[in-house]
Amino acid sequence: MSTARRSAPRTTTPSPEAGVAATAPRVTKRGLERRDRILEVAAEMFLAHGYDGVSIDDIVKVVGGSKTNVYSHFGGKEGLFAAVVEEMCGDFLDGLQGMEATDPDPAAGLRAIGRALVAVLLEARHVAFQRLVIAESGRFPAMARAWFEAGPQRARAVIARCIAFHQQAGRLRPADPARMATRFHDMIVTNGLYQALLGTPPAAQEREAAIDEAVATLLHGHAA
Amino acid sequence: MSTARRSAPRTTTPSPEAGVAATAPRVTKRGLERRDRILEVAAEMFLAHGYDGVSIDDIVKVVGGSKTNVYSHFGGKEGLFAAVVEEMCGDFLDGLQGMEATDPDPAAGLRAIGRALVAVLLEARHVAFQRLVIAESGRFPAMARAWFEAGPQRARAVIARCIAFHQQAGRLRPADPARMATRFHDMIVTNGLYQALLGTPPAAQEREAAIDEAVATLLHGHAA
DNA sequence: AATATACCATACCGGATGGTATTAAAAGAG
DNA sequence: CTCTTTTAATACCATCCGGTATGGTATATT
Repeated sequence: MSTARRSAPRTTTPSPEAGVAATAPRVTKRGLERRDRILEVAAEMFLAHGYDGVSIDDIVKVVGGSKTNVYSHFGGKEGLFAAVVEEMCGDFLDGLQGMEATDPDPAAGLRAIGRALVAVLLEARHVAFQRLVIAESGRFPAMARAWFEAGPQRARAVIARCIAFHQQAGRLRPADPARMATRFHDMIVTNGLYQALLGTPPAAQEREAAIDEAVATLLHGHAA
Repeated sequence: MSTARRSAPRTTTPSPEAGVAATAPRVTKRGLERRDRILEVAAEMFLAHGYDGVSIDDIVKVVGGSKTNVYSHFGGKEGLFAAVVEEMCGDFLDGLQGMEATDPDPAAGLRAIGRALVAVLLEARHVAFQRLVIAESGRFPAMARAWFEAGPQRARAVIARCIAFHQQAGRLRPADPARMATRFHDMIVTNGLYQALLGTPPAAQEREAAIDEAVATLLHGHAA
């Protein structure tokens, strides 16, 4: 089912008398360190080789320690994978969150957000993450949903705030900022991400040009 | 490796004296039918369960016949997969190819192309195909490249032709039609495809709205 | 110090996988 | 009809996988 995310990871001892909460698992510093190290290694290996491309034994071989420990922390391979993705989801866009639109020129603000966003999304690590999430979106639908909210949707929210700011200042025509943000986000991100997924990420110059075009299109269109 | 795509599929008999082309494989009607049937079944199963989710035995169990035959036709699992994807690449956009822009209103032409394109790309079969290609783009880079050319690039070319037509009529400002087509294509396709990959494809009304917005943005922008 | 728990190392299990070998039946070519 | 090649059926191989069992060690709480 893959939905038992936080419920009962410690499956080794089924708790003698089920009824008295059965001794909460002991949390120690070493234990958390071990857990984090497993997550860390598993993340790198899943990113590099995909879900089916990595076995638990592969991970244990690198982490050290024993297989039992992986199972007691995460319940199994699916639990480990879910934990890995959950932790990575938020990491990429953290730097974007604080961006405020203060420049009176809408083009400048949109360009700044666009540059920051594209720079992060085209990092090799994020490209691998994107591939992983899409690849397993069928097997782990909840995970895919969570990624979408923590990734594209959050980026779009930042853009939407910028758009709303300029609308209130009368520099953009009134319209749903969230929907406008979606169009802008997609113009900026999609092609570069495709290229990167294919192994040929766009050069810096091409990235800039694409952002400039998207800004110009969003603001002025191409009608004669 | 995985580059010996068309070279030597018939690997069973290594040909006694390597020098006289060693009896070209006999091509019969039944043989081709068998081959096509394998491709057909393999395509459906790969789409449904992914590359690692389907074993050769699974495929043989459905197709009938024997494993040996799969290996003599395709050389192995990777060869079979490559053949499957290669054949599917072109199928989706065939209906789009002939679209000609004759309407004097640019918005009408772009909307028509957009509707046709989105309708195809959001079909469950294409969504599964997209997921499959992205998932295996790391393991099969050449396949991913071929998909990109036969898919997004071809769709963009159709859009670009429409744009160029209206530019020459003076209804759109001069600019690189291919690059404009990329922005428009990405605005139209990306979000809907994401939603579909997550299992919640957009309703018809939402699809229409997104296309209309993209057309309006491309033509007029949102500046006050 | 004693006890409970987390961790380590390793062996093991049932099952599945890609791929090969062998032998027999079917079908095309002359 | 005969000979050659393709297809079928099946058994087989080596390997790997997720997961469990076991038995012993480190660590933290009491």
